[in-house]
Amino acid sequence: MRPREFDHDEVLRVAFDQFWRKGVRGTSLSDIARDAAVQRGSLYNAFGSKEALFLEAYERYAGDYLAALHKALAVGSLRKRLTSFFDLTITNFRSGTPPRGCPTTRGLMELGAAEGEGLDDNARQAFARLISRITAMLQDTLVAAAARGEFDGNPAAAALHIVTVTRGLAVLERAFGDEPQLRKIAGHTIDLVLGRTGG
Amino acid sequence: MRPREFDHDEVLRVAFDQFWRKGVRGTSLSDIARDAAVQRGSLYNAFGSKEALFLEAYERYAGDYLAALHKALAVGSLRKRLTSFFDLTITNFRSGTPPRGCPTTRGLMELGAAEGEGLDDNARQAFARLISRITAMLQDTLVAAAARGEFDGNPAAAALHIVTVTRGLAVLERAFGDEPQLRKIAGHTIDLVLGRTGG
DNA sequence: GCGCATTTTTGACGGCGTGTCAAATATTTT
DNA sequence: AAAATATTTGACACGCCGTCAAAAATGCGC
Repeated sequence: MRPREFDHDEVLRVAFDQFWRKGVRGTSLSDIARDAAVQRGSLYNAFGSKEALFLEAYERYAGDYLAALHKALAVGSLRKRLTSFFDLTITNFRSGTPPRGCPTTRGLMELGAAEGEGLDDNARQAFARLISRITAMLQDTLVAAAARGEFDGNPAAAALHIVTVTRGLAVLERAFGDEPQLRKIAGHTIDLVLGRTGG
Repeated sequence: MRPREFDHDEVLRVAFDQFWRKGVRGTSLSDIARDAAVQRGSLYNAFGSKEALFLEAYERYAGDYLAALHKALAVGSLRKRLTSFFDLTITNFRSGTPPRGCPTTRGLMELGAAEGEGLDDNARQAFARLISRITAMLQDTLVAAAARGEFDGNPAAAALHIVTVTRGLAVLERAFGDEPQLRKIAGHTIDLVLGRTGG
């Protein structure tokens, strides 16, 4: 056997960086090959296709991101947890120069076809899976808060609402690029979910 | 002068139908040319570029959509108005077979680059403009409702919140394709905005 | 230590996309 | 009828995806 001449993980990092900055369709394998100092054909040999490469790179990102969210949701009052959650979310959207937006939301809308009827259904499932995991984490957080008497609404509905807002924030970020606005919306959402009086 | 051999509006309709179903990047001018029975070069001559063609087609859509929203927000109690608003929004996302999603949100995330730093900045501005108009309409509705004593929150913040949720719904639609879920989230949002007690 | 099997690398190809250009075509106006 | 003008048409250059066979480099069995 002949050994690989490049570092698998390094390529994944380079690839995801490009996908994040320029979108999946906007990034060519030639771009990645150039930046990673790898021949284009080698990428096909190692990963199979552009979509497969993206998927592997994305899963790495998703794991890291979930871990960070988990940490953010683990400490303090419910209000503090949700504030940390939104902070992390928005900071993630606004990271990079220029800001890169939310890779999940961008990928989801970019790869188009909805549930089932799509050629890139693997990617769609990966995006959906991350959103589901985030929703579940939020719900757990709310259930725990309810047990402590910090929350009295419907945890499932509230978690879904919050996650919907984060997806909306990702869209507004692309539309206006107005970070203070995003933070204002986040704050307002927390107030609504906690009930204007509670807190 | 030589007259055009094709119907300008007909091409716009065909083009937007394809853009909506397959995304901007996923639709080729060859596709549009075939469906519209027009030569590809004629499209370049008449519209200049793919982006310009999309823009013109999108503006037509945006106008129609705004008019429909305006109607939906014009009658009944505030709760009824918001319900009609979300109904129309979700129905729009779920129209077509298979459902086509939200063209604004899809386009916004697809054409990538955020505010300023983008090659397709005209398109981004068009998307942002529609979102701003929707927000303004919601705000007007809430201000009017407040004057009638049907609402007592911050109209600007609430309008922004609602519009954020609609963008989030567009994303979740792509992720899960679960229409009942979307309607549940919409209902929950209305409850939150109106205050769980108010009606 | 040496040859062989196996894997990776490399370069070329076909197909499709965008956008441009000049030549051909069809009207309107003079 | 002829000139002016705009549209249509087909060919071209360039970039990207994915495939393929040939070349190169290593590990393994002897």
